[in-house]
Amino acid sequence: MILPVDFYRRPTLDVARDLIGKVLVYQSKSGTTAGAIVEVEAYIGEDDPACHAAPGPTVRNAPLYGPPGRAYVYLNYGLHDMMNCVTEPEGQPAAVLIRALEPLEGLELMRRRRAKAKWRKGKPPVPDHELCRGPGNLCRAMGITLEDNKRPLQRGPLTIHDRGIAHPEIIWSQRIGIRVGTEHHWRATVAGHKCVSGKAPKHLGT
DNA sequence: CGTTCGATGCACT
DNA sequence: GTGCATCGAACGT
Repeated sequence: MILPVDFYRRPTLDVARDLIGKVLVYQSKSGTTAGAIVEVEAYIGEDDPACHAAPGPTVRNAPLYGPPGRAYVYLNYGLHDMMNCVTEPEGQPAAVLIRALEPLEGLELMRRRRAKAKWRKGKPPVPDHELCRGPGNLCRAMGITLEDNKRPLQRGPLTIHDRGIAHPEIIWSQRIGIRVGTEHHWRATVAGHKCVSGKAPKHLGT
């Protein structure tokens, strides 16, 4: 079942939590890829200094102020596309950044796409659990680009589905890779999952 | 282990 | 001109 707009028109932390275990699907000319979401971060409002809405409305962050249930894709460090889901009622700028997936379908296509990166030339193939590890890597593996910015997530090529995957153990920890707003624990990860990026947040049992 | 740093494009001031 | 919601390699301890 494809997640409806109402799923996204809710408090961003609830959406972030509920996106864990949902399946991101991208249908491209070269084939379909899909992966289960295992890591997300919430960016909430103009008062969140790490949120792109912090400076107020601009050309770039316009999608954050638009309707929920759409993609907000932007280019970071001139190299990496980042994919977010816009949340909250329209006019309240907030989004959930998709940071990592467990690859489910189209792994061969993912490997080919990852291998195309200049810094990957002449290196061994990317291991399966690293194909979609990290926001930049995941977009490259899935084929998500700036072209997908503002796209509704209820119809192709970019959709998010509930396939009934349950992840009882979710850990909330500090967002990573940012220089401000680190006080908020707005990063949700599946406990102990191999595909989660960065240092594994600590959890009971390991 | 840890930290530093280059690649690379564009919105923003 | 500055500074990134990164990645991965190259160093230092």
